[in-house]
Amino acid sequence: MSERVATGESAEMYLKAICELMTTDPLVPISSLADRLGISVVSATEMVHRMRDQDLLEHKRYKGVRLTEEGRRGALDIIRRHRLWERFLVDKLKLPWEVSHDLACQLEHATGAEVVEAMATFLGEPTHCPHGNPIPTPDGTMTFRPGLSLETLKPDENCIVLRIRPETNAALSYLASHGMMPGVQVIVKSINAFDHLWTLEIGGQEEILSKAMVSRVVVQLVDDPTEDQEVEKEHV
Amino acid sequence: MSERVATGESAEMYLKAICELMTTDPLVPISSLADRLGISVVSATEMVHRMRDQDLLEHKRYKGVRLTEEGRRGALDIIRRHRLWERFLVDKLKLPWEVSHDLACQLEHATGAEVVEAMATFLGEPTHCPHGNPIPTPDGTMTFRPGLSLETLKPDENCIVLRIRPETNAALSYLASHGMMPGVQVIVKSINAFDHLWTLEIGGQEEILSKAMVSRVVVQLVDDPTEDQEVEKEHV
DNA sequence: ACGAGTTATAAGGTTAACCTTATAATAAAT
DNA sequence: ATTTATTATAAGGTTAACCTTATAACTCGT
Ligand SMILES: [Mn+2]
Ligand SMILES: [Mn+2]
Ligand SMILES: [Mn+2]
Ligand SMILES: [Mn+2]
Repeated sequence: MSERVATGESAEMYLKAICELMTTDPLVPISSLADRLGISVVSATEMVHRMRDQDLLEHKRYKGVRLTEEGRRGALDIIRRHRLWERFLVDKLKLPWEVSHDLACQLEHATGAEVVEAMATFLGEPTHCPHGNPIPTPDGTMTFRPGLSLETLKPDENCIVLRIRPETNAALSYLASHGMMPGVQVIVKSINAFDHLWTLEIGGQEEILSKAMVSRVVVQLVDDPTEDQEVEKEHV
Repeated sequence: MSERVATGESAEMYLKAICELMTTDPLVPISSLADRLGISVVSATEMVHRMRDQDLLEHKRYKGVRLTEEGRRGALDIIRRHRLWERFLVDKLKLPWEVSHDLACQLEHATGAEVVEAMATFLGEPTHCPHGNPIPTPDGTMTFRPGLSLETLKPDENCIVLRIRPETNAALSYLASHGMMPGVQVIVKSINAFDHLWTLEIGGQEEILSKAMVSRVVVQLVDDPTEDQEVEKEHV
């Protein structure tokens, strides 16, 4: 992941946020960015200008921002650090799934390439974070496991949770408390069109979630529910 | 180690520096503090006032500063975090001895009590950092292994290195390059009184070090050199 | 083609940590 | 007791990141 490109914790958080928002929107409105980072639009605009001057991003006026190649590499670098720390906190320190995200958000800014790469080796070069999201490689590649949003499913459909996205502490905690985590089997029981409530069977337990929460879950379909997870039968 | 007492990375570094300097001097002159932290005396004075207002330290005018009980606990908390991270970096990530200090100096500010205590458990509750210095306990105790400064020894005396102190990256790197590290056997060959150069046998190799460097090494005497380290023969 | 709503900029403030230069107060040594 | 060196304070600056309020520019749906 070479040398540190962005200076300061703030810039790193901007890079990460933009990168994540770009998966939805190729051109990220500064308002979304400000919203995500919990700062004012004016402040976000100032920061965007500073980062534009450093060639970390492009800004199309009245449209939004897009990372440059340099910005993209910086963003993936930070995301790699973040997700490796999450793995460490969960796998080695046995800290809870939901808190690992926020703790990693501190650590990600305090570690250079040497430590991160040593961490990756120590952890056995993991490919995904505890929430199912891919860990970018040192050369700047990030490949998502193909999947579809749980909100596209219909009643009686059966699936396995791949990942939660985007990751925020609040959402992770909430979903975790309902048993929703990668690897768990989910069956759609019913969908209420009026108040957008989904009744799901999550790992055998019946749970009710809002459409907003359901939309953050990416899953992999299981063709026949009676056939006991054919998808998982890949020879190791 | 309870709740975070100092706010900001800077205050944490001040606490740590004062605590370390207090082992030499019960009342630390602000000039020493400024020197150690590499900032101006005026800036250090400003910061000292801010910290005095937070009851982290007392300041005797024209004499120096001393940590309050609150400040002492904060300092030991940070030193604990620092030394546990050093152990992790060296033991688990196999990073070099000399660099671990600086890397830990970043990480120490990015970790709360939950992570640190989980780390301590993960590492098997180590009692000393890789440089031989004691790791404070969560309840705020720090006990040094009894030893004497290498500079108090006379020619032909034989000893085992206990620790390097104070820890700075430059000194650690330099000493490491001469084979000087905890556990190594050192024999004083000769001392040149004019230019204060010490000729030592460090782990079998003959090396020359300045008095300034020699004074940073704390050792444990080996009574009879021919008796092949009686001190090490403690039954495990 | 216009007006409502979004987006950008201008202007002025705040805070924490730093800086330098200059002056005042005090301690220590002669 | 006076000089010298150390220590403290005063005054004024800088930088990065934030803030609010107000105004200007633009987009888009009708
Ligand atoms: Mn972060
Ligand atoms: Mn994650
Ligand atoms: Mn530090
Ligand atoms: Mn150490």
